[in-house]
Amino acid sequence: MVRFDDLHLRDGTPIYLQIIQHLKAGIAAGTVQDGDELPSRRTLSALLGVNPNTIQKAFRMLEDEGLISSRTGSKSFVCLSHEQSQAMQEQLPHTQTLEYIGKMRAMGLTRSQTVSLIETLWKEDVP
Amino acid sequence: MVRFDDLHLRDGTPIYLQIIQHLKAGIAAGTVQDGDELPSRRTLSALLGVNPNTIQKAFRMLEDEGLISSRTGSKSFVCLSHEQSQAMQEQLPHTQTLEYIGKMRAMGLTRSQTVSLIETLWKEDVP
Amino acid sequence: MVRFDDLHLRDGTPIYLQIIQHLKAGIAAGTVQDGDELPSRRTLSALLGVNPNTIQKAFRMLEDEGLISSRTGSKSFVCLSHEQSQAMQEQLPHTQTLEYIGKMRAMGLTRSQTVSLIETLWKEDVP
Amino acid sequence: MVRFDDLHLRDGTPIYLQIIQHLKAGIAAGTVQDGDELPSRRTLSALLGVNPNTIQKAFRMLEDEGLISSRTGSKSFVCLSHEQSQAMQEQLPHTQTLEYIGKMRAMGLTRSQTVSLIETLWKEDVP
DNA sequence: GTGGTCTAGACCACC
DNA sequence: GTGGTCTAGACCACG
Repeated sequence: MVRFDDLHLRDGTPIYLQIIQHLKAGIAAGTVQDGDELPSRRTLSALLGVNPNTIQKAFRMLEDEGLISSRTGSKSFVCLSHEQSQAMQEQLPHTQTLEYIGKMRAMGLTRSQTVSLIETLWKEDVP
Repeated sequence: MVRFDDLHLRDGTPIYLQIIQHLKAGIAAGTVQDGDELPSRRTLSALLGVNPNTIQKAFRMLEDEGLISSRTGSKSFVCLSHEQSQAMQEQLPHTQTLEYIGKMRAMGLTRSQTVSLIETLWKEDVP
Repeated sequence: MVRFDDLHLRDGTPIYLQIIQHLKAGIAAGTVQDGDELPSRRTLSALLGVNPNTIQKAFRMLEDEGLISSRTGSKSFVCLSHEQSQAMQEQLPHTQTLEYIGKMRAMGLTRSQTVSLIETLWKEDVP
Repeated sequence: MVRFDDLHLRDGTPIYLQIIQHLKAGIAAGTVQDGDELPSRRTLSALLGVNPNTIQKAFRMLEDEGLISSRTGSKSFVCLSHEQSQAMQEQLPHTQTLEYIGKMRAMGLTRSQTVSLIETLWKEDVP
C-alpha cells in the first residue's frame, strides 16, 4: 500500500500536483513499486483533509501518464514498467538539479559556493 | 538600464512572477544596482510579447516591495538600500537551496549523492 | 450451449453490457436459439477472468428481459418466443445503423461516400 | 468561432465526451480549422445548460490531446497541425466504420444487406 | 473578461 | 466497497 501520511500539504502549489509529485518522488526513491496498491479516493481524501474530487483529479492525471491503473469498481494500483521506474529514478533528480543550478547561476553563485551552501544547510542527522 | 532580453519566458509559472524573479535574480547577482533604469512598460511589453497589464502588475508588486520607484513621468528606477541588496544576495539562494534539498531528500538521495550530482551537471566553462 | 469464447472484452463499455450484447448479437445472428443452454456463472466467470458478481448482474438483467430463464438448479437456458427472436433480428441492426448514420453525417460524409467506405472496408472473405 | 449550437445532448454518454466528439466531428468535417476561436467556458456552459466544470473537463482533455490550446486569462483556440486535421478527416470515419461493420457481422448480416439497410434509413433530403 | 483550482455533496455504474 | 460523472457555486490568478 502506497503511503501518503508523510505528505504535508503546503500551499502555493495545487494540492493535486503535490499528490502527484509525492507519488513520483516515492517512485524515484524506490519506496513505491509496480503493483503497489493505492488508498481509495475516499480514504485518502479523509486522510489529507481534502475533497475527494481533488484526489480524483490527481489519480486521473497519474493514470493518463500511465503510472497507475484504475478500473471502476476495483482498487487502483501502481503500474510501472521496469524502464519507467528506472528512468524516473535517474531523470527526476537530474532535471530538478539542472533547474536548481540554473537559478543559482542566475544569481551569480559559483559551483563551489553552491556546494558549500548545500553542505551547510543539509542536516544529515535526520533519518 | 536593467536588461530583460535574456529572459526567456517558460510556461508553468505566471509571466508576472517570472519578471519579478528575473529582476530579483539580477539584484542577487549584483548586476542590477540602486538607481538603474528600467525599460518602459510599453517597451517591455513589446519585447516580451506580453500584455501590458501583465508588466503593469509586475511593476506594481515590485513597487509595493519597495524595490523600484516610478515617480517621475513614466520612467522607473531600481531603488535599493544597501541592506536590501545585501539581504537579497544572501536570502534568495538560501531559501531556494532549502527547497531543493527537500526535494532531493524526498527522492531518497543522500547529501553526498546530491553534491556529486551537482558537480557532474554544472558546466563551469559557460560564462 | 451458447458460446462465449469468441467474446473478447474491450474496455470502455461495461463488462456486463458486453456480455448482454454478445448474447443479443448471437440471437440476432440466429446462432443462439430458444432452449440453448448457457454456461454456469462460475464457468463463465473463470473463462472471461471476471468477477462472478458481474456475470450475475448480466444474467439477472437478461432474466428480467425474459431472454433467459434460470429455474432448474443453477443451469440457465435461452428462452425466446418466435416474435422475440424475429424482432431482435430486425430491431438491433436498425438502431445501430441509425446511430452510425448519425455519426457519419456529423462528419460531413454523404450517403454514397459512406456506402463506398463500407464496401471498401468490408472484407467479405472472412467466414 | 467554433459553433456548438447544433449539438443536442443525448444521455447515455457523458456530456464531456459528447462535447469532445462534437469538436472532433467538426474537424473531420472540415468545418473546424486551425486557429478557430472557442467559446468561453461560461458562454458554452450557458448555451448547453451544463455546469462550467463539465465544459472545463472537456476542454482540458482536448488540450491534453493537443487539439486546442488554452492559456489562463486568454481565450482558447483550436490548434491543429496540417497532418493532424488530415489524419482526423480520414481516420475517424475509418475506425467508426470498422466498428460498425464488426457489429453488423456479429449479427449475421451480409455486406449487401448492410448497405441496403443504410440506403433505406438514410434520409438524404436533410441538408 | 478569461481559464484554473477547490469544495460540498449527489448519483450512478461496477465489482 | 470501488471509481466515474455531474452540479452548484466559490475563489484565485491572469490578461
